Parts: sequence; structure tokens; C-alpha cells
Amino acid sequence: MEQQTARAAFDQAQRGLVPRDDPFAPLIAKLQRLARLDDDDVAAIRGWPYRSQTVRGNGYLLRDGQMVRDCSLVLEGHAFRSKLTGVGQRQILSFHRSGDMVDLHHLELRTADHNVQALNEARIAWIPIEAIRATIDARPAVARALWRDTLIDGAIQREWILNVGRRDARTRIAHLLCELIYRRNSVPLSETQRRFELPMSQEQIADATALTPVHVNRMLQHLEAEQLIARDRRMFVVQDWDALCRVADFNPAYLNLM
Amino acid sequence: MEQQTARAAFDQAQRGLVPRDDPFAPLIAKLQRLARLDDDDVAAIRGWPYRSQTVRGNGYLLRDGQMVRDCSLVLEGHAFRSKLTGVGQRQILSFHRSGDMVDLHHLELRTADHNVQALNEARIAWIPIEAIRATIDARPAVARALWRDTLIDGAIQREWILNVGRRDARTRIAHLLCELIYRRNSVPLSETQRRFELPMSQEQIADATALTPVHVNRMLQHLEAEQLIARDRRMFVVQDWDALCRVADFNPAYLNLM
DNA sequence: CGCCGCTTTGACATTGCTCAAAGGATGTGG
DNA sequence: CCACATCCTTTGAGCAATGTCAAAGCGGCG
Repeated sequence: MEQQTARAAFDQAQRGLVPRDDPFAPLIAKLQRLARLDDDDVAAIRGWPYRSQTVRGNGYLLRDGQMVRDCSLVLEGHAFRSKLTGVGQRQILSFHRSGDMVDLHHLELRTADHNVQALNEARIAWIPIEAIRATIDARPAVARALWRDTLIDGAIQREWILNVGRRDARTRIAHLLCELIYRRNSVPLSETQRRFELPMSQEQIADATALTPVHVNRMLQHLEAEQLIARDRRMFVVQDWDALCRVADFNPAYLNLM
Repeated sequence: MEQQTARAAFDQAQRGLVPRDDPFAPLIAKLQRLARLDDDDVAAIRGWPYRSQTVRGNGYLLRDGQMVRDCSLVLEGHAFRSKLTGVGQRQILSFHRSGDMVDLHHLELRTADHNVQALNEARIAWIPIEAIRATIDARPAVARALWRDTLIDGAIQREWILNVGRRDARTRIAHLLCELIYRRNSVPLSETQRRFELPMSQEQIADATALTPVHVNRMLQHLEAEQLIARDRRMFVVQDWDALCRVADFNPAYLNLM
């Protein structure tokens, strides 16, 4: 039943509806898919103290080089990791949604090697490292779930190196779209799922795919002309999921969602 | 004294001299820099069973999609991770040397999301997952060291996304050189350290930096013309480390070597 | 000696970038 | 309810960085 509740919360979270009264539900739901958590495991997580913060679009949760004392958990909205080159070019490294702990690394690595920013206005919970570490030491199942989550995060990063390094602009953008859609709901079946609002601007897509906003715009128009997607501002409709995956060179195995 | 021995072995390993009789020495030395291991921790690692294998250059240790039962440890030589696009373009994701466990992820994620290949001829130890897992469960310090190692691996991957995504060809190659040099010996001080043999071909550099071999060649000549490096085939001499780092936009913080 | 793998060179093609400006939404104050 | 500011998105024209293709050099090795 614990499972049921969490699962329902997870589905809600996927639609962006996060109940304010249970901030840990999306996280717990995710971790339950990664390891078998018993009631005490879940209770331990629910017991984490935190202070919450509202951050607006592009606002920083964390800056490169900063010493970290708390880990952030996305409650509502989206966040992303980024790094800057010496001349100030930005590269987005990953996107995150509610239930994601964006800087779990900092449990062990004390200074941040990248920035974390909110995509649009987002609500964040800051959880003291000590609380998390205590749970990890006491509850191996939670440790394992967090560990697996981190490993999947790493697998996604590897796919991004390939994407940014070796695919052309059109494929690269299509791949990002596929990943975002797939992570949201495994595969777009229902009418509702085919239609969705992308939370990011074209400039942010450009920073994630290592292109210019201008070129992203052109490639999106290209995908539209090919009847793979339809779109109006940030509203997208997937016209042909299979064809889009083919064009995107997308194979979801690396996401480990089974 | 355990520490001393391991440290000496580590230094030897850095020069490619791995004593055949103590295959775990480089790994242990690395882990000791990541967490405080006591004698029992070290003994547990030394007790891991393994079978060793010799693989020749570009030979596969592991293929994308394969189910994994053992974790590989590089004993001698070098290895790298790679992924291929649908049209067969290769992207190298990371380089590894003796003492590195290249596919630790597979303790938790059962199927490989990338290839692992030997750079040149290499000697590999295959360690059963169960043995490693048993040690992780019984010896928290070892678990912590491996965990930190994985996190640093992740930090390097993030830097690579930035490198491949947002830096121009010359900077990108210089950055890779700096990383390789720095990981080998923190900073090139002595004459011996300024001079070294790169283990990889220009084609492999190209696959790591997401360029073509032709362009890599031209950019290496460029760096040479700028008096940053000198080179003859795969022998390199760093002429001006500070200037090279500047050109490379290199800040070693992400390597977490303190 | 002759082969093989790697590196180097040249000429040309192309993808994606730059710069600059216009077009639309949405929101705010008068 | 209009005027205007702001933040995205879209368009165009020209250009630069990097890729492609093909061939030649060059060292080591059997």
C-alpha cells in the first residue's frame, strides 16, 4: 500500500502535480523502482529535515566551485546542471524534474564541479548532508537505490557525450526530445502523452545540444516539416514516435527504465 | 607501511611498471587516496579472485548491450570506453590506466551501455561481481572509496560534455592533453615528467574529442607551432605547462586529486 | 625488401555559426 | 484599452571552422 501511494504520487508528479503535503513522494516513488524499500526505509527518507526555497528561471541553486553542505531535491518545476568555458560559453549537462536529487555527488565530493540552475520557477528542498549520510549508513536499501540512481545518471551523461560529440544537429535535437519524452512517460501512447509542453526555451535546448539557438530553431522547423512533430511555441505533439526515434538514433536502454 | 608500499606501487604504476606479483597494488593505492583503508580492507581486496586476460589494441573487453558478470580491472596498459552512433561513428567516453576498474557500474546495472576496449595491448583482470559486492557489504571503507572513484569518474564525464560541446578544436585537444598529463602525475615538474609517450593514436584522440583524425593532426601541429608542446610521433614534450593549461581552458579541480 | 599502420598534405565541400533585425506573445502602467 | 517593454522565436545573408576524399610520406617489422 505504501507502494501504491508512492506510485500514484509518481504518476501525478509526471504530470507536474506535486502534492505540497508530501514533498518526498516523487523521490520515494523513484527510489522504489530502483531498490526494494521497506516501510522503515521510506520512513527514514520522510524523516529528513529540509528547508525549501523557491528559485526563479535560470536562478542558481549552486555554483561551480562552491562548498556544499546540503543536497537539493527538486520539489516542483525543473532544474539543470551547467558548466561554463573560460570564455563564458554555457553547456547544459542534464535536466532534472521533481523527485530528482541533483547534487547527490556532493555527499562525497565537497566542492561542486558545475552549476545547478532552475529551468523555470522551481521549488527546491535543501536536505542536510548529515541526514542523508545517516540514512545511507543505517539503511542499505536506500543506499543502494541512491547508488543506482547515480549510476543511471552517469549512463545518461555518457549518452550525452556521444550525442553532442558525434551526431548532427537534427539528430541531436531529436535525441534530446526523445529522451525527455521517454523519461516523462516511458513511451507516448495516449493522446495526452503525445501532446506536452517542453519546459525549456530554444536557447536552453541549444545549450544542452551544444548548438546555437538559431540553429535549434531551424532544426525544429525541419523536424516539423518532416511531420515528426508539430509544435506551437513550447507545446509539442509527437506525430510519429517510431519515426522520431529512428531519426534521433534513440535507444532507451541507457535510461535503465527497463 | 602498508600505505608506503602501495604508494610506491602507485608511483611505479604511473611509469607503467606494474609488478606482476601484486596485481591489485595500483588499485589499492588509488583507493587509499580516496578513503582511509585499514589492513583488513586491503586484505579483502587482495583476496578477490580473478582471471586475467590479455587483449590487443582496440580489442573489446565488453560490448554495448552485453550482460555483465565480472568487473574488469586494468592491470597493464590502457583501456577506454566507447559508444557508436547508429551510423557507426565512434565516440570515446573516457580513458583508463592500470588500477582503474572500468565498469564498476555493472555491479548494479546489469547490461553494459557502452563498449570497453583496450587502447594498445593490455592485461585485464576479471573479478566476479559477487566478490566485489561481498566486500562492499562487509567493508564500508572500501565501499566508500569505490563510490568516490565512481563520482570522480562522473565529474570527468561532465567535463567531457563541456569539452566536446563547447570548446573549439584546438582548445579541446589541449584540454585532453592536460587531463591526461595531470592524471598521470598531477603536474609536470621534472624533466622526466615533461616528456612522455601518449599511448593513443591520433585517430583515438579524434574519437575522444569528437573531431576527425585529419583535423587533430592539424591542431597538434598548431600547438607545436605555438611552442606549447614538441612532439615526435607519440612522444610529447610539454614546453610550457602553464601556457598549455591556459590555452586548454584547463582547471584540474574536477579531477578531485586535490 | 616490401607491407602495414599511422601520420601528414592538399583541394574542396558543408555544416553550423555570426550578426542583425523583425515578428509575436504576454504583461504592465497610464 | 492602448502603448510599450520584455522575452522568446524566426528570418536572412555571409562566413568560418571543421569535415571529406584521396594520395603521399614514413617507420617499424617480418
